[in-house]
Amino acid sequence: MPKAVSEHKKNSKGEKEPVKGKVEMKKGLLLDASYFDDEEKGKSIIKLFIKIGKKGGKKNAPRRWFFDSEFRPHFFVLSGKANAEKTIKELEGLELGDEEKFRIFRAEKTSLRAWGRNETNAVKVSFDKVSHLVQARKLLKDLGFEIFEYDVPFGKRYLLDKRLNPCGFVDIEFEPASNEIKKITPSNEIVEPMRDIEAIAFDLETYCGKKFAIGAEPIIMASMADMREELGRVISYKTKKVKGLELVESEEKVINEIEKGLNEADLIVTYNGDNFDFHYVKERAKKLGAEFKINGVEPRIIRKGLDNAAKLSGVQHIDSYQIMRFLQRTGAIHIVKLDIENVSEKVFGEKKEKVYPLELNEAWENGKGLERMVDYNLKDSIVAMKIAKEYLPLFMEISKLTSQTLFDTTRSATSSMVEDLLMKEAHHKGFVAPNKPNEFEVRERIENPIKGAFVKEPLVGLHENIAVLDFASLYPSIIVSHNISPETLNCEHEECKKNVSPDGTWFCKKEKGLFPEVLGGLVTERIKLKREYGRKKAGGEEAKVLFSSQWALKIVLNSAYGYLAYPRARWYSRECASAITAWARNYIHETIRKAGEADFEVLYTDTDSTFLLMKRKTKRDVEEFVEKINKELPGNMELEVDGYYRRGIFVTRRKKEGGVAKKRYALMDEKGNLKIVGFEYVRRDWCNIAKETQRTVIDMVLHEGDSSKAADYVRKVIKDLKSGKVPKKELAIITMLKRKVDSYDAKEPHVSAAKKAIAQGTEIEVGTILSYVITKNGKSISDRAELEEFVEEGNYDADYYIQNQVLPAVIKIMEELGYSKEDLIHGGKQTGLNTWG
DNA sequence: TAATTCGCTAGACCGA
DNA sequence: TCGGTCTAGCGAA
Repeated sequence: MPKAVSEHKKNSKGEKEPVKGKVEMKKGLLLDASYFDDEEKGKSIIKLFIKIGKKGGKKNAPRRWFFDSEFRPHFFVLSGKANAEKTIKELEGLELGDEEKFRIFRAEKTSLRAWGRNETNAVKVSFDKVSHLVQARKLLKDLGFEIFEYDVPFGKRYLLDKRLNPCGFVDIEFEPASNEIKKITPSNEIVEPMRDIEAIAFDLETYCGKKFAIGAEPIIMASMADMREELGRVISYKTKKVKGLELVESEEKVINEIEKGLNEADLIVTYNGDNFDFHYVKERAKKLGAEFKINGVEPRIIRKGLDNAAKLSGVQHIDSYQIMRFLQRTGAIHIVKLDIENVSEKVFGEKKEKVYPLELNEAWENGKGLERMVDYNLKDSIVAMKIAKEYLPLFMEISKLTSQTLFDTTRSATSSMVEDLLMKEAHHKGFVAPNKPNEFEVRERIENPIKGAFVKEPLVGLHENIAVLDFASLYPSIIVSHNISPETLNCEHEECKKNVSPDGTWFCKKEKGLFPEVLGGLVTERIKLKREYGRKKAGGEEAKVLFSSQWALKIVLNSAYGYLAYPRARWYSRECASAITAWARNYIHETIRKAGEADFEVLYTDTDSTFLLMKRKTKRDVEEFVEKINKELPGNMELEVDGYYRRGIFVTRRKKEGGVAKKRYALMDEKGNLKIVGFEYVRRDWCNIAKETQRTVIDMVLHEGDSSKAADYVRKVIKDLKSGKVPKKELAIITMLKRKVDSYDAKEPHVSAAKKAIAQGTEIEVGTILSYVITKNGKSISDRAELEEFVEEGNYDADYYIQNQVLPAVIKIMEELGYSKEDLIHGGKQTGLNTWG
């Protein structure tokens, strides 16, 4: 590999000799961190991929690998009761390894403390090679040493320890001859993607033949789009010459062109490139005896949990589909199916036509409709690029917080974001991180769930003038205000016992814990950012960065409680998580009590929000009440007015023992906007016609208080259904297939529909979003379920849709207005009932 | 395997 | 034909 490194001279201890040549200083954009094994020296060496240039440089700014051969892979050993020096002696005396013998490179005393122990001076044990570390961790464990942080990948270790921010600027001092890093520090300058980063998106179209395997059929078209979205290219071969299409000789040449284009980029963007495009082009290149290398190396398809990920060397692969999945998980977007057409429409408001594989085949073979295909192929790249551009600032901020590469942050779970941040800050606080739990511990944790939030049963019916109050970031603010952290739990100081949770655990008041320290910093920073954002004009580049920064903080803050209660977390703490929810329940109960004292009627509460009936009270009264509560709250806890609503409805439960349904209600604000919560309308597993009917009924009832109009509307929908003319699109029920079809115990409609489709040759795997219709053909509901695509228009069971979809969706609302099911089906009279008198 | 618990509801199945 | 129990999915916070 990099021959530059071998120019170093070593002294007898294998350490590098003082630099004689001059040291250069440069600013650059850090893209990737990794390592390689230098066999000659028997060392694992850190390498960083950096784009040189003060402001990231122009298009062809030089990008280079830099090396840090001083930084050693390491973990920590607890010295136990014996002192650190003795442990060090023992460790240094060890001869390790099976075939190839090796010794520890260095063992040194630190001032770090192991988690949950009083013993300080954990010993840092370094190795020449990562492979030595891997062997040693087992051997040392067997010898009875307690070891920590032994499973942190080397590149990640480097970023965390040096507190670098990938996809951010760094200042480097290095030897120009060897690119050896003498010093590297993060730089605060803001990265502006359009100016500082070169990104290119690409997308492949492949021939749809008999074989389905990756790489089995040829690539027939490929597109690329840059960040400005204007320089789009579409390349094909052996087909008609049309506008916007570049023709080359062969498939191999198409691959060459993509390779050439992509090698200009710092970031390569795809839509589902993790599972498809990179793997495909790699396989095709292999078949054709061609090369496909990015930055000199073939893409690697690695496993990330249950998913694949296409990893490049140095250059960062951003899969926009992974970005969308992350946004979906964190609740930032709500899109039924994350295909590129849906995303284009829902995120950017741009309709994108779907083209089917067979159309593509035909267009390519005989030129029919080829222009459409060219446009379709290019749009795929453009949309992928748009997503990346839109959300890159968010992930760059997350990278800054967690010191992880963009490749990792765009594919991370929120738990790993929290954990990476804690790993980074733990050493600062003088702690070695705790280890991940073993499977036994994980199971034990799962079997002991933590009691969660309190939800009050609401007052049923229609209500007017509602004030909604909210605790701002309830769980994080409890953590900070009560200093909740695994290491502050049940401390020895007598006076700290006053900081006792309703759960009986108490938390130290003398020393700030890791969680409150880190989260407190984030809360303060977020308030500052939000204030600054408010002052900036919307739409500008700066505003976008500010918004993304506070958003990144919000994501991490909101995940902190979940992390403490997450069975696989290093810093899992049942006591902490339990204390947080106990305090939260207490605060909401206190709010209810005090609201009663202040003569408000409490309509409903859930976790952190309180609904008050204002009756004759004014907004001023509500605000005074909030102020009073805030005076009594500790630390940075704060109750806020979320909003005022003119009308609202709560309904009884449909099943079981009755009672009023929690987590379902509809509100109308002062401007007449509806807020529908928990009802079928917001659920994807109900058909459109039921959802739309429900929304219309809620709208009519809350706006006009006119129940007879609503009843008429329902009757009309029933009539339409009976006529058999409702399009199947309105009848489709959408559900995700969460496991393999054979592994279900219960026979359910979506599983049954999936099985039938599979029998007809459709490819359906775990995670597929199924859209099915209940047809006329069969006995049970499951028997009658068929995937939408196989159902002919008009073939639907009207009775099912009336009885099991539309009526259930509206009946509980209509009942509040005095209607029965029969009234709606048979047109019972009930006229002119005006709810609002 | 990939943050948590609380809560609602459907549909299959079983026994009376 | 009913009510209870079970599995399953999804939303609220």
